[in-house]
Amino acid sequence: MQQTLSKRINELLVLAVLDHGPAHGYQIALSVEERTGGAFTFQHGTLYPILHRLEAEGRLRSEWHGERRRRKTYHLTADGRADLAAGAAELERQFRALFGLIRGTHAA
Amino acid sequence: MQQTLSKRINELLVLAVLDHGPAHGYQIALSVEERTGGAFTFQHGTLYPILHRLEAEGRLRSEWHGERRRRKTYHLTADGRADLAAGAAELERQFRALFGLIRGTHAA
DNA sequence: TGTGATATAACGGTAATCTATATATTATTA
DNA sequence: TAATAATATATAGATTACCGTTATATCACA
Repeated sequence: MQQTLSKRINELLVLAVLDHGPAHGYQIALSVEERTGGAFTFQHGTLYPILHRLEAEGRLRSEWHGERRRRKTYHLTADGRADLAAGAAELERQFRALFGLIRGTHAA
Repeated sequence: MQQTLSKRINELLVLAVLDHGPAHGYQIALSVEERTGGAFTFQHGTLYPILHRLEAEGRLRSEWHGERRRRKTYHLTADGRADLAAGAAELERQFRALFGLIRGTHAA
């Protein structure tokens, strides 16, 4: 089964935010919305499973912080950083292809 | 339920191909692959339901051709053409936002 | 004290794609 | 000529991913 583009984009949004520095889940959701001018948002029912999956696959690591108020801070691993670079390049290739098709010469 | 980006992109691929001229399903799949340099492909189990949905929603129309060898040729409606233009603009906005985030100033 | 914001987690429903299968014609090649 | 591959459409069934919701808990503010 090949993964969908949406799934890949959601992963890259998370990885890209964490490339700016460690953050916990709630912060990541806010950052994605702020830094994309609202073009992308995460429902928390969407974000947390993604974080868990990325950590299970070794692209993120996390530590718990706070004695009473629990916060799990995520940061990129070397694998995560490499995956972000590869994913961004691949995605850019796809976008050029897509917009090339859309903007291509029209029949009459 | 908000639709995923993948679904929207798949729709736009179909609409964009048909903006170059009418085509039947099998041709659309080949065109998408050729015109995107292989960056996008359609499984036929994915494509045909999309064509049926777009036609049911009035963004495409079709006619049957051929007596023995059956071919259903699709063409854009005015709605489909307008949707393609709107979708392309919205998608471009999202991509600029995504790449802005990825390429933004890094911590450290 | 209660409401809203902060914070994480997981269940269940829905929707979309993929895999596979079915059917049929046409072209190629062994 | 027989088999195979390409052309062509359609759909059922399995998988998967997202979203809505609920649960739990802390903190700030009125």
